[in-house]
Amino acid sequence: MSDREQNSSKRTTIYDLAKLANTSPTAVSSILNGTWKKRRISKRLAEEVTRLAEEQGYSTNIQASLLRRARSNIVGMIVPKYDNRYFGDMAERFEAMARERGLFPVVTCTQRNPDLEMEAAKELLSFQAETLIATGATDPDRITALCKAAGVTSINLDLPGSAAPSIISDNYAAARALTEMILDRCAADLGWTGPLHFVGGRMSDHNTLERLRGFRDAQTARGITPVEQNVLARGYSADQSEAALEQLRVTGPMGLFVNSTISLEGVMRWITTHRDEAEHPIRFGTFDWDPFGAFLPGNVGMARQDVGGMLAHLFALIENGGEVTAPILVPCSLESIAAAR
Amino acid sequence: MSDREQNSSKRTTIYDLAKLANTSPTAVSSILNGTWKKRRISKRLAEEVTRLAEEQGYSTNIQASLLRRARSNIVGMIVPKYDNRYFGDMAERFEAMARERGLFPVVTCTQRNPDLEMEAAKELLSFQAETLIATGATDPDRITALCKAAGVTSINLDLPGSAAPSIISDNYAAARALTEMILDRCAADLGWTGPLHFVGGRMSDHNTLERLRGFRDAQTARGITPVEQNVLARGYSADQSEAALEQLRVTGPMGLFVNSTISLEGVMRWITTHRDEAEHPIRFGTFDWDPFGAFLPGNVGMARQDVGGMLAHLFALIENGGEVTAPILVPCSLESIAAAR
DNA sequence: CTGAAAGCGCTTACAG
DNA sequence: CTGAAAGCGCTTACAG
Repeated sequence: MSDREQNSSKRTTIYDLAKLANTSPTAVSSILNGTWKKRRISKRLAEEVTRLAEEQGYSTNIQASLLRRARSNIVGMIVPKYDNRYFGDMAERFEAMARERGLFPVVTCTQRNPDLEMEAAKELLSFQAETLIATGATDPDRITALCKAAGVTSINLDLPGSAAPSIISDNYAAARALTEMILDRCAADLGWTGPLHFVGGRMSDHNTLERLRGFRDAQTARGITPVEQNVLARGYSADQSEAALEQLRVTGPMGLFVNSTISLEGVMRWITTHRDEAEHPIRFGTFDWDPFGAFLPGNVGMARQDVGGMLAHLFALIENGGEVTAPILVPCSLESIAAAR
Repeated sequence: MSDREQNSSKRTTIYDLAKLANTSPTAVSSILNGTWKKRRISKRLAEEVTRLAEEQGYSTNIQASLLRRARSNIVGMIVPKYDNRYFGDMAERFEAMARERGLFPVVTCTQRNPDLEMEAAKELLSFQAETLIATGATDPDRITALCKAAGVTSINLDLPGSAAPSIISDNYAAARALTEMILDRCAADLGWTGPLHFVGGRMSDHNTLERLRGFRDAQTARGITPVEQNVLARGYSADQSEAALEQLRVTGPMGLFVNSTISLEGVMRWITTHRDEAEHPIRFGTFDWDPFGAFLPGNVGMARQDVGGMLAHLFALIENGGEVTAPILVPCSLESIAAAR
């Protein structure tokens, strides 16, 4: 019994296949990667080798192949989470779109942990990624510096990052439109005119600052004076948002801008346990989309980032080698949720 | 200006580093991978090389390294989607747990597309994965066969698959408990006693069949005769579930077992557009958990799969080389949702 | 046309 | 102890 039948420590190589088919490794290689037609290899031999490869469970050792080739076609992506509709959708479509373009996607998830982010970035460079996409990273510029030192293109997705080209949602415009929608529904449903509250996100975060700017401007434009103490941007987690809301003592109607579906969980817990719709009605709008958002009582609308549009820009950027000057702004769409019947 | 300053086509190697530090590639290699202590290399040299590596943006070419080493430590995983709370959570925690164990996770997403599944499996074998995990695959046995031919261990996660060891949720027990919970709440809230409806999933699917068995047995045990026409398992998509429900003409109270949060979207759309709570009240329970599930009117409980527990079994299996006879059953938990106040 | 041989960037057994 | 050299499994320029 041969070694490889006995234990799996050794996989089949082109040399094994060449021996079995009584031909050269060169011929096997060219048959297996499709370049054999310009080599005048007989169709019979090509079929025989292909059959043998299948029978022996052969698969190209990609390490050896990549080591030899000039380009890897690997494009790496760092996302903070998969378990989140926005980033999950992003990662999923990124993989599909990369494959469509003959690129090789390698995605890894870093849980918003700065150390893990750097480790993952180094890992992807080790994998010979030709481009590295960072989205939702805590410190994009550090990743960019690492890539620059290695001579690798890096691109920021939905992150402003000063050092690398970036593609970001038009947070300001969408936040402004969402704020208007909340104000409209507060007026229509509750006969109440603000000022609104804002919950979720971080003041150190570019996206949060842009959304706050839209939140304030929309109110100011309607003659409402935004109240600074109404802004509760103490983190993205559901618990932090819930805790921040619990400290409020708002009686009567309330209008709320929820900055992320992560915070929305905390908001819903707070509403369910602390608010009574009859006495203290609330209307809110959410930045970011969730399929169940439309069925949550009180939710009047969701700003949805254009993941497909952002990725289209991303791959256009990759194709031209990451050359760009100003950040690319991608508009969001706004989904309005009808009042309950 | 040197080549690598001018363009990035060539990355720094240990040979470049050796030249710069005036030492041998062997020494650089041992310094960089930590085996230098048994080589009596001076601390001064070690620090100098480390500094140079950083300065030059060096990163180990993992392809070359893996090609030379005996083991890859790569463990591949195929998931159908990232944009789903269950699979997203699974993928995220799989990566974290693999890293904790010094393994190298490579996850890829195949959109429930059988061809993509096979392609991805081959890709992971090419990457020299030592173990391949399939979850939510449409054809696990084909993947197992591929792995077996290549001498690679494969494991099915939440899939029964006859050819490889599998770890599956105890769908029967959880479905039975969930059904009881729905019956209880129909009785308490609506004074109504069934029989219940079932929506979502596929009859060709092992998990769906097990859940249906629990669904039927729970009713039978209470003296309710399950109605076969009440079972609407025509696929997982939200649209299919919504369409199936639209064909129903149920008046009065209704109790519903929702098989997956994916179907739940369709259920919610149908309830919102076609049911009036006052005239046609509905109570439902959901198999699989979503953070917003608790806030959906009418949802009385969710069966939540124990992702952490399944993964713990998975890594135990990996460590003992995938040796196991019977499928490992992992219990689910049941989250009850209080009635709205 | 076709296959032997060089070489990708590492690691490690081994000669000195 | 220490570094030159072999070799991992491929691809491809090149000699015959």
